[in-house]
Amino acid sequence: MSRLRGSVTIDDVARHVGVAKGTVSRVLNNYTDISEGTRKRILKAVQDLGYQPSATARNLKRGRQDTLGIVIPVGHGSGADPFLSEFIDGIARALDELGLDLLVTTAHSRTHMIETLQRLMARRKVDGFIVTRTEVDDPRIAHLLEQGFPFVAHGRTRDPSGYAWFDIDNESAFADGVRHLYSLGHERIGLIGGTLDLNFALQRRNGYRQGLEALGLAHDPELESLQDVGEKGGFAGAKALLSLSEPPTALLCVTDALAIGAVQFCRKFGLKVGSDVTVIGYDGLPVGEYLDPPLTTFSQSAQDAGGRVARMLIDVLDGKDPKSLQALAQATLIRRASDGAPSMTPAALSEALRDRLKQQPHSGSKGV
Amino acid sequence: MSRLRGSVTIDDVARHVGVAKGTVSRVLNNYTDISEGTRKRILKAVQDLGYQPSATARNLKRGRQDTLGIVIPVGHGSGADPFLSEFIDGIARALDELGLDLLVTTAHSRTHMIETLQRLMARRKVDGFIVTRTEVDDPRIAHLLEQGFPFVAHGRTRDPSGYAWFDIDNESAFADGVRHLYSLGHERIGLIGGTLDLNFALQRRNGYRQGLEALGLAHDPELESLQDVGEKGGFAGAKALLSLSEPPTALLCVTDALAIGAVQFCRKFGLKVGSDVTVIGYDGLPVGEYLDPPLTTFSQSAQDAGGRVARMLIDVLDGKDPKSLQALAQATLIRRASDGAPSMTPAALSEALRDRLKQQPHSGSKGV
DNA sequence: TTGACTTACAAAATCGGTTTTGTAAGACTA
DNA sequence: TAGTCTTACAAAACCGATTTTGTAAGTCAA
Repeated sequence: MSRLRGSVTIDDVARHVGVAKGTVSRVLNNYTDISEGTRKRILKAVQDLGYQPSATARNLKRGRQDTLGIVIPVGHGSGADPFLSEFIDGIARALDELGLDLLVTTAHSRTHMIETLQRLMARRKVDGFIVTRTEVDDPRIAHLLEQGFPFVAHGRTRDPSGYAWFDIDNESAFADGVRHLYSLGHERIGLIGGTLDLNFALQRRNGYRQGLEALGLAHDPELESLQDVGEKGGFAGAKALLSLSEPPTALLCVTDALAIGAVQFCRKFGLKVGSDVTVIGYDGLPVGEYLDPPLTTFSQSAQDAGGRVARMLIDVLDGKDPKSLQALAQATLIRRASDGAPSMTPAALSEALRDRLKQQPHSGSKGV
Repeated sequence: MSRLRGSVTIDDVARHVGVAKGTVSRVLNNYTDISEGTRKRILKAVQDLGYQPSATARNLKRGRQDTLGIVIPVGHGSGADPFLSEFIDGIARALDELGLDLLVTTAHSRTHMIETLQRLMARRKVDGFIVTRTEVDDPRIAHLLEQGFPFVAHGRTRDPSGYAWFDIDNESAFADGVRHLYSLGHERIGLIGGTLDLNFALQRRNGYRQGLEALGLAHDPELESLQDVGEKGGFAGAKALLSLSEPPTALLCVTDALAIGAVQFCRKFGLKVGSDVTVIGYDGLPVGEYLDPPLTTFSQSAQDAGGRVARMLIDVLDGKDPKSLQALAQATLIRRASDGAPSMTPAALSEALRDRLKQQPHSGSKGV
């Protein structure tokens, strides 16, 4: 009553050669106490019969799954993050070389996410987790730490001392962003940020403030608009900031999605991005290159990040101290065409927009 | 020497209650030959000890993994398809309800893909596969069919009779597309297609031809440009078609990525998309809404498709005849702003573009 | 009252590997 | 030449569940 596709077992091989199954196992696991003769005969039989050990049986005995898990947060209906597909690709490539696999699940609420984590841990389907989109106080990390279950975080939390992580130096990136804008001639620089429960959003905002301070620019709380980190949030953020009586001439956005929404707002009201208003994003999404104008953005290679994180997790599973596995990478600014010297003063910008808002909004592209 | 996190086993529960472990198992699997008293005592112990059965041990005995696999083709460095992240989200949501999980791997060549498939099958890590991006002659499907391994395809092949699949009616969609363009006033309609090894590319091209024929429009082979289905291909395709002496006034693209590249070409040479040139894509990518102009496209919900396919695979695993599980869905045209009545004749278009090509190409947006 | 059924579990077999323990035969040492 | 070591493998235990088989006690019909 063997499983469909008469999967050949280690017993079949042993019988075929006329040895004990333990011997076959020892050959396959490179033990040394096997004579060259039987080693060859067994290897041949393995070839001939097309035997491959069952991962399940092996795992049961070894207590390891050779499988890593990732639980992806998906906002209510907002669909998956485009960043993640490349991130997963990076993980999968790294794991493929080692014969490990990746279990992917999604979770649509904090509770659901913890439940999923617990189920996967308790049923022992994975050996460790990759945690993405860390929050400042991340319940997943608290839980995993408490359970002593191996994991690596992509991104940090308020206290990043006790676990393995890989992150981008968000503060530096945004401080650099401010400096870059200032060097282009911008003095009123706005931030379209994310809600501050997300760690990267908090850090990028801090970097923005640090950048201003380093340049001796006043920090005007009015110039920060925190939104949901999607296109809609970008539109709303641009609207809020540009409608100020003294609007910013540049918008620094904590994600590309926000920047895309901000660009759309500008376009809709006839403001030229790259001169009337400068918009800078963050993520280096490939699609940014095809926007009008092509989006200037901070880039981190999602694929590299995935590979790095996967390898770190493997190190953790091999027994390395997680605390010794913490790495910070620098993001680099990819200049395309959505940034430039300001074409107007804030006052002029404000007036221009006021006129536009009164009229019919522009329906779309004005083309040439 | 129990595994870390002293995972509690069925033996612990049995000992705690003072019954045989078989009895515990029977309670957990809802057998009826258990007295109400012991049932309650066992359930309580399970609660108290926080017992969860090990998936590995269960799977070994049952010969099932409660895990589905998906092998994603990733072009050389081209990164992952944005469509896929939503597709996976859809699968994961469907599986979550049933306590199944999804194993995701990537493969960067045909050979690698078959190897991965084989490894996962032979080591029995998954119960079935979801195959995406089907080719006209798909080696994966041939292999799975030959092995008798359960799977469902998202998309069809040349001969789709022998397996379960879910697909979009590509022919109808593209015939409709042609009709729509004709009704807007276009008479020279170009196709930016994909290489014909991809089944959807072949079908959409066929639909395009059928649409022309139904309207009594001549089919001009010059108006078909087949490209790699990414943004670069779209740019190249638009260049090839619009440079014809009698160029098309509308470009029907088999993917949104192609359309994005085509729009970029138009913008670069000052052609207004939606009037000078109409561009229609296919995929309904969310980002299309934020392009300039917002992209008119055919939409299929990737998330729904993922859910459908996952449920079909579960049916196959439950023993349903795969041949009875074949479903064709209709794509719907989402009109945004990249289509419209032609503003010029092909001759005028050709002349306009010739002028532009001679000059400096436009650097980016012309704004308002 | 006795044989035949049920009921409610215990005990053992099983899934397919890995790992530990045991052991015959030959090699080596004293 | 007897005792000790290796060598090369067989045999059995084990991982943690599920499933089959076996059985004591109670029920029921004849």
